[in-house]
Amino acid sequence: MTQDSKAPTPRRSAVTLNDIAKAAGVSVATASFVANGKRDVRLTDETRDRVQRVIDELGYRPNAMAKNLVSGGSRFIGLVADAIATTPFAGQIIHGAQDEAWKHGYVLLVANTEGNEPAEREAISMMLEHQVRGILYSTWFHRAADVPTALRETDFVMVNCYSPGADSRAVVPDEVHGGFTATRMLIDQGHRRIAFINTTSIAPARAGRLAGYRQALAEAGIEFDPALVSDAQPDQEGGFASVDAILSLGVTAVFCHNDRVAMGLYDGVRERGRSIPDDIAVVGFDNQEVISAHLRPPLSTVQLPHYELGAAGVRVLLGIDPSTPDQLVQIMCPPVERQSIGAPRSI
Amino acid sequence: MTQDSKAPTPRRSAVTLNDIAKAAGVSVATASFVANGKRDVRLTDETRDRVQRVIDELGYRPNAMAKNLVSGGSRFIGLVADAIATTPFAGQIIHGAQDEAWKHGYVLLVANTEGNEPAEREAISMMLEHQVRGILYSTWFHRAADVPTALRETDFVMVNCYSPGADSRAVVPDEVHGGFTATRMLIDQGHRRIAFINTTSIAPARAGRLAGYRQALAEAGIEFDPALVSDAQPDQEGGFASVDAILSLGVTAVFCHNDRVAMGLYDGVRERGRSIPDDIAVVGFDNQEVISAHLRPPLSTVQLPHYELGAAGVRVLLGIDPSTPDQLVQIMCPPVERQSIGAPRSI
DNA sequence: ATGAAAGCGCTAACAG
DNA sequence: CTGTTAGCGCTTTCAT
Repeated sequence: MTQDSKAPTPRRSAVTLNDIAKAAGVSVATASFVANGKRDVRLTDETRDRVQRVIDELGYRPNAMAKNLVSGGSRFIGLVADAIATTPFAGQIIHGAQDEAWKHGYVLLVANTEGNEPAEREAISMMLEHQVRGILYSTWFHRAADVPTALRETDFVMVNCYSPGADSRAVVPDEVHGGFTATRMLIDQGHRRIAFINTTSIAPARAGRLAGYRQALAEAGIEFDPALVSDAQPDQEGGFASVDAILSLGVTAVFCHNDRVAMGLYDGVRERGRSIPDDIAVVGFDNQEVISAHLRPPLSTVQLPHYELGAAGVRVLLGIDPSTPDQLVQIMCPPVERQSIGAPRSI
Repeated sequence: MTQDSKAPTPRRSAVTLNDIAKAAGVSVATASFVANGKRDVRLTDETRDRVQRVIDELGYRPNAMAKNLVSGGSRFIGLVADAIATTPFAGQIIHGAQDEAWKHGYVLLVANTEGNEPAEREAISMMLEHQVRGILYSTWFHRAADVPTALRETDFVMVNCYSPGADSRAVVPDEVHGGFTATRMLIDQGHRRIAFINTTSIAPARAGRLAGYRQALAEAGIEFDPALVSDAQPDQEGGFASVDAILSLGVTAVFCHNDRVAMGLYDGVRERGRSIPDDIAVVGFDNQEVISAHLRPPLSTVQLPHYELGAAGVRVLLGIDPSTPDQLVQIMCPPVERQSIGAPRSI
């Protein structure tokens, strides 16, 4: 962050409390009282009205800087993200955080760091200097992350990431339950032989969703068959490349690591002359709407709760949602039913 | 925005300039000088070092609130968006704005309004109270928009929207040139009979891209044939629904209003047993990467420059990029070549 | 019922 | 070379 040499144009709000006081013929103290609607102070209705009228006429706006200075704190919550751009997801985290912050009278200060350490330090520093109430540290995909030391100078919560044993609060998606839900959607329609295209990337999503898959199988009394799970590159290309393997498994349904993989799978399945959901049912993960809602047929999937992650983040930051250090708060991944799941052929 | 009754936890930065001064045995003024690295003030190196050491040891952090109060301005730039969530695009605008703001020592204050008027007023109000340097007012798709009156209390620029005759500065994508570029990509490969699936939605994108299409045709000496342009719902479904019509046109290439339409078209074309780009070339618009980069074949398209829109927005706000009221600054939409365009069959 | 005054943390003259 | 002082706009006792 290079400070430009030229100072910011002084935009002093033309009218101050002092102006109001003068114009209304009262003291600043009195002006302050009515400006803040302090009802516990005794003022004549006459005075109150007169001052209020002046406030309206002059278009007075309180100076937040001054208020914050005297109160010693601010109404800011910082959000540092490692990749606002790379994905549609980060936007949802911001959105959720912003809505929830707003609800409690706070404003979001955002900083993008692109995973760049110095940028990150500077961002946190700047937030600290602005006396933020606390900081949300977020990543665009669920993963373990280190806690930048500067963060410890204020309250903070990790969002969509966590740091084991670092005495930090974190809110993350419940991958296990998500995997469970996806698999259940298939089982509920009568499927018993279900393939799982997992990801080659090493991340909580990989282990978690697999665990959920196995859990759902177990609960339904279906024996786990390792031959049915494979790893693929977590995108369309990975899904497409898996088609033949999947089709040769004699399976009636597939659980795809994410919607993009499902999209690739759709292509391949169609090319082999098979149809979804009649020949094979598929369920995705993420609920990346631009894709899932518009595939043919629309893809049933499980939602990665980014909005909720952001919102829950500020809630635990503000102490509204309880949470203790090193205990992850897990956010559910709800099912999104569309049309890619039917009953298995044989039924 | 409901202010919680409980005040924000006072997070006064433990150590102030005063503390530094006391600890170093100098006056606050001196402390201030070295803290700000003012080189034009003459201090003994000894003093400077001593104070600096104290600053480091105590972990002093300047209080931005106080600085801003005295300077009468702040280092904030506000960004109000009508839909951070609905689309991956808004994220890019934020990203661009944040990067550029940061570059000039400014910080982004973001507010999402979901198109809700009261929320919008409150957001602007809050920004004004924080003495923002200015406000970026942005929309998630390019359109005309009214200027909220409160905006006029500060510098502002419209981003991805504009308000004709409202004495406002605006930065928008150059739709005409974008349409021109897309069409040119096709023409350059030898196509002469090119269909255009436009959108049913009324927006600058519709008229602009059509104009660009015609312009490219004209420039290449190809006569415009109204029969080749149609309107479709601007998504996968719209594209898919257009397939038969397009295929019956005897055309060798199609320009789709956006990538989603192209995706729908891909599906239909494949179903009819035709192939892209061999039987028909296609070009999209937007460069929505999750889709365009992963279609089979990857889609050649034209990029909607959201990042640049955000960045340019702060540049005109800060007066770095010149701009006069009511003169739109147009941002180019660059071509993104992938593999959906080949030479026409007959050549 | 209202006003005077102190002070939040910092900067910028102006003295010495 | 360095310290004193006067605010920035606002809140909040404490007097009156």
